[in-house]
Amino acid sequence: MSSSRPTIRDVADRAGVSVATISKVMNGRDGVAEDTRQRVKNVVDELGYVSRIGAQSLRAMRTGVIGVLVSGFEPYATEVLKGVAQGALHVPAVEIMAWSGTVGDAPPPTGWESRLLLRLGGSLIDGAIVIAPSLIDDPLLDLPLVMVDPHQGGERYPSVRVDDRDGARQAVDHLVELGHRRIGYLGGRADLESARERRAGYREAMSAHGLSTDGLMTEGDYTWNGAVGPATRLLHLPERPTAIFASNDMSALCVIEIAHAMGLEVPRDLSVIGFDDIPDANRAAHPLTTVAQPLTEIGVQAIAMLSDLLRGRTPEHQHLRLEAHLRTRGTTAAPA
Amino acid sequence: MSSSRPTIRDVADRAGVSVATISKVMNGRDGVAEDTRQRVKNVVDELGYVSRIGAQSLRAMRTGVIGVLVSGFEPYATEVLKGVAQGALHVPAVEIMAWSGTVGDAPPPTGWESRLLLRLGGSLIDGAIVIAPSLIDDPLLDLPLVMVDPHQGGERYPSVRVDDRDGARQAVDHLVELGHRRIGYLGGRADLESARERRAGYREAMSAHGLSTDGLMTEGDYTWNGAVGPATRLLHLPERPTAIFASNDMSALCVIEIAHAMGLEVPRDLSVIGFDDIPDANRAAHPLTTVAQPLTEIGVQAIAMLSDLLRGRTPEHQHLRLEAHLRTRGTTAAPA
DNA sequence: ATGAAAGCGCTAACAA
DNA sequence: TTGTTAGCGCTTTCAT
Repeated sequence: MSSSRPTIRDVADRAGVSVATISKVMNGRDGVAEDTRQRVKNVVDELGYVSRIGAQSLRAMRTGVIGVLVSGFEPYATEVLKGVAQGALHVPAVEIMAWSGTVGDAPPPTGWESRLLLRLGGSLIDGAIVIAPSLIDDPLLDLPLVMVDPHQGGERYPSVRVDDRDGARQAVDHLVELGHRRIGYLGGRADLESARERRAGYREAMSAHGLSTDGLMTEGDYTWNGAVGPATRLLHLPERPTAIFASNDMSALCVIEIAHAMGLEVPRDLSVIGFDDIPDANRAAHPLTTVAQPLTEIGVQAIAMLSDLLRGRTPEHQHLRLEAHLRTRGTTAAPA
Repeated sequence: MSSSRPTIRDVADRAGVSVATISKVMNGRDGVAEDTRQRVKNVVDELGYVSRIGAQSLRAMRTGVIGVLVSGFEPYATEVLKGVAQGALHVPAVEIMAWSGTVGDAPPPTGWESRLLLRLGGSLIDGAIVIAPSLIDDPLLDLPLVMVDPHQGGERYPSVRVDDRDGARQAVDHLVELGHRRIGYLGGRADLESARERRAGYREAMSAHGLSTDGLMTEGDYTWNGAVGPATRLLHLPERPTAIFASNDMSALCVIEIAHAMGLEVPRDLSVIGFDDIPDANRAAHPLTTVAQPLTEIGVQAIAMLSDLLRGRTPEHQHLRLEAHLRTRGTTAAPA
């Protein structure tokens, strides 16, 4: 019993067959006698043999693993991930592996996904799903790739997203129906299509209602920390808005906290509406009114598309756009 | 310009040198003329060449990346991860890569880490840090490994943890000082040392104060969902405890929510104390009183130990134990 | 300073 | 049904 990890050679020697036969058994190919197969399986168990992904991919040019890249493990990405995992059950012979390039507080360097994908592709993964990517204008990767919530100009890869513009419109309409007229906007990561679309949706809807947006638009980056500045600014405006539409839930929760710290009560003194419907939105002291994305469904669709790509088919829709739905909960009300 | 990803061969051909030279340049070996090195570098940039991890590790038996395995991306693991990332800056030539075996709601199958580690080790990673592992009694892996918050009997690998027993004692002492006598306990994942130690700490401290724990001890699993049952049970006890010590913050936050749903006010009607000090603990409507772990420091220490292991040194401490500190915030008060 | 050659562990034609 | 063989892309002696 060698101390080092067994190779296919060790298994072959021990089973008294050639390495080719072991390979066949390991990969479920046929052309192996049943008793040989059994004997090999026993030896494999006995030795605890596990094939090395590296060696495998080097030859087979595929690994049966797909990667999911996220810039950080925040709730939005995590929810989509769940959908991917769920959808993966319907894709035979695929393991999924999730990772994030950076884990600290610092925002990941632009283009980190390309570097990671380059190293991983052709070595470890057959394809990938990238959530809220920052890949911009980089070498076109020849790895099958699906983007969730792509950045602007990200049309080069198939994508799944929600109808952000329409969602934003729903948010504004809701607020206006309640009687609000000064509605502030807290934007998201400017390089993402979603942030631009939500912003555009807000402006369109405001203008459709004949309302001004002057001085009411601020920019965040979808993170809690990035929302602190703009939220504070909005709430200290000489004429404070009676409602704020935050472009995602994380920002909305931040707005609420800052409002509280200022002694404002939500929704009595300020209405707040978010976007996404992450689990925390429904768990907060004041359940957040928000525009819900079908997060799980997005994940399911993404892996379905990738699965098509993987077997050389063209996905039915190159750019899939799902519906957003308003969830009226406890943080919006008529203005005082 | 070939459409497929360039190999070391392509670079060599284009630069008019041998593959061996390319390899030397890529790995910073010397024995290459300065102008040759420059020429090679240019071609590398031009072609966008990136070496394939798989092929590399096959030959070199090392990859320069270390893995961090977590059972899920919950806040505790995420915070430790940050420390690891931070500590990695001091370890030359090491990239870190984080992943979780499962991403859905279902708990990962026992022993998933072993399987993953087996595939990854010797292929993709040189070593790994496993946070709150479930590896139990499996084939001893010959991969350099450091455990954070090891499971019971996990002494076979170096580990980093906090002084859980002492932390639990601090929690109980604090509650007793406030005047509580009926103190409920909501336990954590029973296979982890930390959960057993915190439990033991609670019992010891209670008994040191001459207090009974009869019917006051319940078991959760460190997750929100796993805390719902025990929390509900504790709060519906005929003689309701006036305080609950939850073995981690996630469970504590769940207790608070359930208490609220029952119309109880915290800390007026019920004191709650947690363990860990995850970011959410300080962000909640009622900032959570908790026993803080130095989460970042744990990560930093873990990678330092792994780094020693990687270069064949024996870490100074095989089992490092850091201090826990009480953070008195807004969820504990004297009983009514 | 550079290159030729051997081989890491594995899979896939092809031959037997 | 099985084994032989030729690499996959890379690093590393060892010659030159």
